Amino acid sequence: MAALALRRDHAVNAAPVRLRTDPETEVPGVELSGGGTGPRRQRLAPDQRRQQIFACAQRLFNDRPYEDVSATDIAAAAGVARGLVNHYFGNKRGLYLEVVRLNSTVPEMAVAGLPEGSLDQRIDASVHWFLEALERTGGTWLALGSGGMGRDPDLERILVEAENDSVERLLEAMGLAGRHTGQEEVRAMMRVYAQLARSGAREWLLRKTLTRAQAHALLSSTLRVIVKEAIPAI
Amino acid sequence: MAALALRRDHAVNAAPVRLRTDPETEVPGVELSGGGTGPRRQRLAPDQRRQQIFACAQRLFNDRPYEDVSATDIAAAAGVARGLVNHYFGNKRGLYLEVVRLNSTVPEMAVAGLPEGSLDQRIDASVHWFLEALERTGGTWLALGSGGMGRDPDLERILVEAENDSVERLLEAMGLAGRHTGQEEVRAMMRVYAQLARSGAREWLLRKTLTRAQAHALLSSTLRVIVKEAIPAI
DNA sequence: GTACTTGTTGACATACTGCCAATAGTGCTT
DNA sequence: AAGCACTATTGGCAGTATGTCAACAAGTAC
Repeated sequence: MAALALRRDHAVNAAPVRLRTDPETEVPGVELSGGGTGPRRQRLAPDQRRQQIFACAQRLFNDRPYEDVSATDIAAAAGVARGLVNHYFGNKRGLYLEVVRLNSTVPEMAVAGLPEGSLDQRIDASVHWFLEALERTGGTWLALGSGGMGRDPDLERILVEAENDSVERLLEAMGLAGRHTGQEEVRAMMRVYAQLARSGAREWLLRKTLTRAQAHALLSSTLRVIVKEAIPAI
Repeated sequence: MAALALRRDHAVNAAPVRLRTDPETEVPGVELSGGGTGPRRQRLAPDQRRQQIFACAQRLFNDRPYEDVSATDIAAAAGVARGLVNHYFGNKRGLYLEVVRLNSTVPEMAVAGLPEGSLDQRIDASVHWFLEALERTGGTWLALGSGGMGRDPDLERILVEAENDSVERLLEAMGLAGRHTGQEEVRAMMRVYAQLARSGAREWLLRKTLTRAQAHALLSSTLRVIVKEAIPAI
């Protein structure tokens, strides 16, 4: 298996048909040769090409489970050779993890605007804006937590990181950011609450078993009891 | 692209050595030929063989993510030809789903014993027994909720079914089983709580960021506020 | 126009899955 | 005990997906 002579007969392959399965998702700034008479190979700046492939992969991974999306599918969707996907993202898994990382960022949750008011008011406002942000961005973020078993360290780390980020913002909104006693426990409880919030939002937006008002009441009352009872008990 | 001839030289492969990677997990009742001089093929009753393969698959799927466990690995762990795995479970996915289904059953949570006492007492006892059952069975059940995106209908259905089951027991324990108004909403809220309970238990048992007492306080206080405030508001 | 840089391609080697005919344990019959 | 039927079990094949890499060519500088 050492240095075996690679037989290479490029020109003999059956299909120079160049059917060029057209790119379905193009990057904003890129003009993909309009008439069909353009150059066979469109040579883009690495950033643009990478972003284009990423966009296609994101769409495909949102529709179908990981293993049902082949690298060939992604390449075809981007109108590009399969090898290019590996060139930019190493392997299929790397591309997938990058998509998940982007999708797992908490939708803004503009905390900056609510430092005033009583605790109950801040809780209410936080829940309100959380639901608001979710309603705008649609359910792509919510679809995350439903995977199976089989601990995947990389994937888990990404999700935990995103969760910690949202917890940090939530602490800030609750005015608990400056605490020092039992920091770790407080954050743990907030992570737990984050799961409830995600699940509650899912019942409302995805499964539609709760009205928005009911979801709001559920999320705010539980957050209230956690902040007022469970956390002080630490 | 039709039937391109993949050059294949199977019979020339190096090892008919019959190294017989020994079965690592055996079924209780099965005596696997002790000396090494036993028959090359151990012929078992279908149920036993099936259970043995299942046990190996369960162990492997608990350690590594789905795609990192090949059917060859499972077969090797069971000391069996790879084809036999497909023979018993159809395909790798079927085996995986069966493992998930078993692992996702809620650990007993013996509800039968606590119909007496006030609501607060029942809540406290339920949480207590939930944590108790989890502590005994170890973290295999907890590892479930951490998967990625990519909605898999079958997998999701299994998890939802298990969740509904646990919700039903929880409703029974809370004395809410007989309700008729807003059944769907009550169940939805209980599903949301189930996510919180799972997450809280994970912080305690897996990540060890909460003490058992803290987890207990968190789970019971949130359950209390849901049953007493959010549900009556429906 | 020519040379150079590097984005892009296609093929190869490998791995894994589902499938199936052939093989060989195991119990039953004679 | 020998033969036989049943079927659990095996090994190999076909198809497909993946990662890698040398060659190709689009665009630019000269």
